[in-house]
Amino acid sequence: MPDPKLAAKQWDVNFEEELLQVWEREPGLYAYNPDRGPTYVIDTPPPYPSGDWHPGAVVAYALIDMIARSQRMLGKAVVFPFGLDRNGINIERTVEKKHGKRLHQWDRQEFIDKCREEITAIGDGILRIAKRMGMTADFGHAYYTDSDAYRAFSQAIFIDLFNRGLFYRGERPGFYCVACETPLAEADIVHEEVPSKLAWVRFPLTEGGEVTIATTRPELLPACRAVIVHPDDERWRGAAGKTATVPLFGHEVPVRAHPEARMDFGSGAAMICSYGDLVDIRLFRELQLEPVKAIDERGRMTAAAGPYAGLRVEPAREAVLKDLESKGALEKVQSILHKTPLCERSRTPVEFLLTEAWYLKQLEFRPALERVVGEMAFHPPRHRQLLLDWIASLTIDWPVSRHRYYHTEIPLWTCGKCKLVLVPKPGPYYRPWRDAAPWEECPNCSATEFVGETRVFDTWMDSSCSNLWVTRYGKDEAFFDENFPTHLRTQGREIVRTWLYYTTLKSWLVKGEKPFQHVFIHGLGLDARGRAMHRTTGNYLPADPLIQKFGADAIRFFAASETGPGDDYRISEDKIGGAQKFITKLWNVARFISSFPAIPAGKLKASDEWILAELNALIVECRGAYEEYNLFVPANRCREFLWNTFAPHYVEMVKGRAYQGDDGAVYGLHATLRDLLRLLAPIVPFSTDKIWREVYGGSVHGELLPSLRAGVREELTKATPGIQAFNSDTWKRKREAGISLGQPIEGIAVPEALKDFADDLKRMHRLP
RNA sequence: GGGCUCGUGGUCUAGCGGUUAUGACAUCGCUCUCACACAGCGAAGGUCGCCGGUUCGAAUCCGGCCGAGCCCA
Repeated sequence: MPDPKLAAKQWDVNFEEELLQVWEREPGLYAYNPDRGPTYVIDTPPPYPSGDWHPGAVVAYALIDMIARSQRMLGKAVVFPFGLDRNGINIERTVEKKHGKRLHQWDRQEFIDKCREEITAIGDGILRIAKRMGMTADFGHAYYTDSDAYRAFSQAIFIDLFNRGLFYRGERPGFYCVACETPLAEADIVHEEVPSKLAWVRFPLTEGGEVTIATTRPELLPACRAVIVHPDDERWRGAAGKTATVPLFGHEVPVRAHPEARMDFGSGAAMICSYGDLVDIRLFRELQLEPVKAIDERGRMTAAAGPYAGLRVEPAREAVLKDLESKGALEKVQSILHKTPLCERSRTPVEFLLTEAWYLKQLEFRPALERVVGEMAFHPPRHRQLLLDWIASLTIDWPVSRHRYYHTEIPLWTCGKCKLVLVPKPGPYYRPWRDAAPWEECPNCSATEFVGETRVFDTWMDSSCSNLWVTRYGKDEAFFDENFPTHLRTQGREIVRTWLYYTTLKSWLVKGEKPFQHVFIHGLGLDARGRAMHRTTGNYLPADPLIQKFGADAIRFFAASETGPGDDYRISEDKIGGAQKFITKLWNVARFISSFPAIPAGKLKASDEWILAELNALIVECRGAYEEYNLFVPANRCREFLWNTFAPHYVEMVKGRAYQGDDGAVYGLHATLRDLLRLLAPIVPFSTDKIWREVYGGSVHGELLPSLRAGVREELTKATPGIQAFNSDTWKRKREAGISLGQPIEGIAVPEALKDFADDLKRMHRLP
């Protein structure tokens, strides 16, 4: 056997590190180059830096990179930005915990400095892993949402929308997290089954008798303003219309019949308080009740709670229950599982408080947004519904103000005298809590004192501008016009209701158009048993050791081949190990082929044309799949082709000829390898490039995806099952006869249907 | 309670009106056959969630039910 050009006996994970350095020295390979073809912008999710990067996210970004690479190889000039979303409560909580000091106890500037220090340290970890995974994003121009430039950009868009009257200030009951001390939007809330106590509390009726209400929030008794029962509820038919006295607090409230009361929950009677949940809010409005603020922004009971004032919610609840018990007003306490709204970040139960906030109008735009969503192509299409469902379920406008520090400041000042709200010109980065107002005097009353807004934006206000940022909105009009709506948004299913929704809303408000032509939605990374992976659950597989053990290519191949587009994927070491075997197989086939010269063409025999026909079919399928962002099909089809057709059948059939220097066989081997490498390059960029460089020179990543080879008789693929069956049968008969595969065997004839392949088949099996 | 999505061997998956139901990982047995033992060959493993219907014929179409996940009440 001649010496193979691929010297190494097997694929080595360490080759990946070497290739990273090679790529580093060839920056033109992946850079945006408008001469290459039509510009193609991908809006990728800016990850939020945390301790270490969740393996599910690493896999997801690998998928996104495969899309970028495949579009590049389809001839697009790909703009593949990378950002880090560094604003937000996560890093604030990290700093709070580290120093044991709550946000509002800090000097604001000092706190901001600490956050910046901390986030910078962890952000670099993500960049390192992203590069190690072979991502080809434009790291040189990575954007940070907490940079002055990005915040100014976000503020400028706010100012524009503000001047168009799309924001308003409102004092209304809304979601509030007492741990984060800030109002929340609907998207910040998760619902979970939490073990709770359902208290049955007796309310005496003025007219005699009593009504027993069931509640999980007895501490809200002081804020109770009504009791409702269902009109059809036989149990409480007599109570409706009467007056009840609230135990412990003594005030009288009306008992009303209302369809909102759930007959099948608890006693069937419910108290209406300001505010326990959304139903309370709705009924207070409907029944025109006067709200009472029983809990304050720090999560403590107010003076309205009388003797319980100053207690936190939990202890207050216990105290109230104890007192109800001793007064004989407590009928019973049931343990139940109760769907409870929690703050997504702190996992604290959400309170409903009357607070002042800035709102962005959204409810009135729902029909338009639904239309816009209908105009975007979703991959997979079924995931469009996630966004439509979310839009349909919105009930309040978007509260965008937060009482936090490490976020983008709301760029507003208020006149100290006439209280007029003043908005500056878009452009600079404004910090109204510490900067002087950019005016000499109030345009309304000529006063010279201004009060800066101290609140900041919900972080989604910033990230919902990412598509405008990467298409250079307001900075490069020509580029923006060409690339908005942006070609592709890639993201996970879990942030459809936040990132995708808010981006759609913002873009529609800013440009009156859909933000994207295509939306690619991937599934969630779960553990091997299908559960979400959390550090706290003990099923967390850190990404770093996985990469060290299996390499980026194995993880990437796993990511592509494991599940179909949009489905969740279970991350298991077994499966990643299986992917690694595929790379070994590819390496070994390539190593064998590399021992023959790479010739431009040859005189084809039937077997050679047959494999080229199979190859054509593979190319059609893979190109089509890449065009619709499907990585699953190329990964699995290539594996199947290589492992079940090319290596065991074609390679074995033509080996003899190849050793004799037959140019048809040698050409068939090399043509197939070259195309296979290019088809696989987006998915396993390391191994394909290593092979390409050593066998053909240059980089496979400078190539385009292969095109159909003309002049090949497609009908030859019909012979494939016959060839496979004949070979399999011959192997089996040798084995049954105790003849080793290298030895001749008598009594086997090549079937008539395969007569074109007879020479190769006879040589392969040593038939007479 | 409502909506959406999904339901094929242990796990993932192909098939989408007629196949002995595909392949991969895992399991078991045999074999170093000159690219590869990180391999090859072979075996075991499935009532295609359940029940009806349409059809000569259903994993595949229709209806109902059950289960899972997500979202909303």
